[in-house]
Amino acid sequence: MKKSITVVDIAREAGVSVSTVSRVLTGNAKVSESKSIAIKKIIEKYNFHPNALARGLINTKSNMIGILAADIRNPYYSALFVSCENAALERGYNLTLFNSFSDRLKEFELIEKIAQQRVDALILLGGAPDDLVTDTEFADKINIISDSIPVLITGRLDGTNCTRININNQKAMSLVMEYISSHKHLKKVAFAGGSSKVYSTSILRSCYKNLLRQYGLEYIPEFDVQNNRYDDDGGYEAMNTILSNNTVPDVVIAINDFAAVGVMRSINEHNLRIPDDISIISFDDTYISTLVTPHLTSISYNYWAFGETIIENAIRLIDGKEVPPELLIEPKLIIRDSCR
Amino acid sequence: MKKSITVVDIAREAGVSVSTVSRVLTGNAKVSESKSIAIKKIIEKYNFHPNALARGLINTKSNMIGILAADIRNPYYSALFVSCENAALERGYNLTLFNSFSDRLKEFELIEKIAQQRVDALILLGGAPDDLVTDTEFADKINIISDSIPVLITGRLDGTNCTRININNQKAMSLVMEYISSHKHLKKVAFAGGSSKVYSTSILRSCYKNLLRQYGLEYIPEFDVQNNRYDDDGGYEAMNTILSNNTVPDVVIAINDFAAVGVMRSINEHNLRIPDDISIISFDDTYISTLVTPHLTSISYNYWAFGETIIENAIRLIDGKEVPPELLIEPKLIIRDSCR
DNA sequence: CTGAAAGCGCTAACAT
DNA sequence: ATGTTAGCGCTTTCAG
Repeated sequence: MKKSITVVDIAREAGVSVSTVSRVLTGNAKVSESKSIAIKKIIEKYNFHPNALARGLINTKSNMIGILAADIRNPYYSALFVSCENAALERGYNLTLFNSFSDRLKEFELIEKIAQQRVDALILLGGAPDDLVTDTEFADKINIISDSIPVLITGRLDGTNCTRININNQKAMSLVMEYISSHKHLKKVAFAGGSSKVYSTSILRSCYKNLLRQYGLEYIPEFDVQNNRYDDDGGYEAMNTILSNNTVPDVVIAINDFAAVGVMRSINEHNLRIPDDISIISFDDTYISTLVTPHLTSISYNYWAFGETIIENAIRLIDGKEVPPELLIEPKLIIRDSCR
Repeated sequence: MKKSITVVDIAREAGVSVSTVSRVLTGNAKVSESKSIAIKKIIEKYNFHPNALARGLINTKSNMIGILAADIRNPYYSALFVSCENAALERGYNLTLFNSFSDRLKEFELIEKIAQQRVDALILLGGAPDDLVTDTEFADKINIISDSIPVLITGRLDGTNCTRININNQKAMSLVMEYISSHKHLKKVAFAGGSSKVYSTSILRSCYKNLLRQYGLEYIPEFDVQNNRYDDDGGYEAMNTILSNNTVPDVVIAINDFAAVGVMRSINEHNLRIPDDISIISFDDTYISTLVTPHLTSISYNYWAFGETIIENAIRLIDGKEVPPELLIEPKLIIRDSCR
């Protein structure tokens, strides 16, 4: 491990002062053509890169954005992270990623850690901001952090002034219901999985009930199974519950792709066919939706634009610009093979 | 955004010098009980945290480890990342993550960027080090980087002295073959997917051939389909090719879980049953293996230990300690329902 | 045990 | 256009 070379070394070899070197590095001031070229050559020669720490120290800016995600192993978050990364890189920012696994203690701990790292902004992807009713202790913590850096979240965090970037869930459910109602044979509509304590899910569920009425479809309580789960086994259980009734639904809305997979398993085990006997629509449109057979008709979010919106606004905030309190990501329905 | 408070502020309020404050911060020297308590109280009061940038600048150490992964959306990498994160956090390090999507240009660019960020070590998860024959230009680049920080990789990078952490692929394939040979009805063994240009795959494939012979099983060239792919459609195509022959294999080894899903799709479409007609064994044991029905019998790696080994050795290297040139992660076979 | 002071590598006034 | 200098916030000799 050899000692890394500094502006002083470059300056000495070029026979100029450090500030001249700094000037060609930043491009913030004029430097004579000849010196500039000479300096660049030496920089090249030694593969020199200015120390980001020193730079960060001087303008109290690290060019790092901290991301605290619920779980990067979930394709929803990894898709979002990747698009954030892309947007950040394009704008000269790096990302440092942490996972809370939705463990409140870990969230507190990591937020502390990230703030200490002197990131320029903090982004919370899921976790505590997913709660329908805000953990006030958590909100307090965020309020302390957001005194020094902007904090952006997906979800809500009442009592804070975090910028919220959310999926337009109303729109998402309307898309689903519009599609269902346009298929006259789809009468009995079930909804499987999710938790009433989760903000986005609660929106989805209330829209589900309202729209059902609006489209003249019956709301059947037995077909609305809320079991606090978002995984395949949760979908499986929910569907088993639904199918334990006397009647079979025409279509089931699964809270996400994972739940949809479980729903499919249950349907198959009941010797029913998809989509001939039961249609399925899911949320999130992760790669899971095309991994299964039949491919899932699913609500998609344009993760690309989603991440870009998050990062773009994080940087606006870093730069001291104004940003609306909430930004909505418009969903669309991707029609595949799971609906008849 | 209020100006963040510094050691100077703390020192002033405590009526001591900054060095005393620094001493209680680092714990590297004795401070009188009374002053120490007073200082800690003030630190607490203001929720003060030393600026990581300034700290990093002074000991030329950022406590950040850079990870360049091929694609975090792949469950193999996200599982690995999460375990790396856990191990790093436990040891006082943070991770900064980048994705190359196995694009060579992007890899060059990002490596540059990471090095500039003054990470204490660089970890390459897949990408260029996956190549069976090393890209010498890439190796050159890595050699420059590894002059200043340790570089660890999964895979190989000939002509560099990177520490390699790899899965024991020989062992992995023996486990598979041992299992197959212990089932007397499993005679015709197919292998689907993967690329001969990938280091790990080439090991797997040569072991497949050797062990077949060793166990007295026939190597059938038509059953060995190499198509440079690692996704479900790749598995699907490979299996279609295999099934285009006159005979049907008893068991197919899929290069990973994704390929296995495609293999299953193909088998189903041929109206064959799993595992009654054809058994399947896959590599990687990601969550995909329990998402599908039947659950996949799969080679698993203990991602937890995998990540821990990577980080542990990265830190050993950072601390100037010796580390063996290659470390092997021992696989095991998780038996589920895809084999008869 | 404590304080003064130097300096990590860089940038941005401030001179010239 | 270029050099000199003063820090950014912290740790660490070096004195005392």
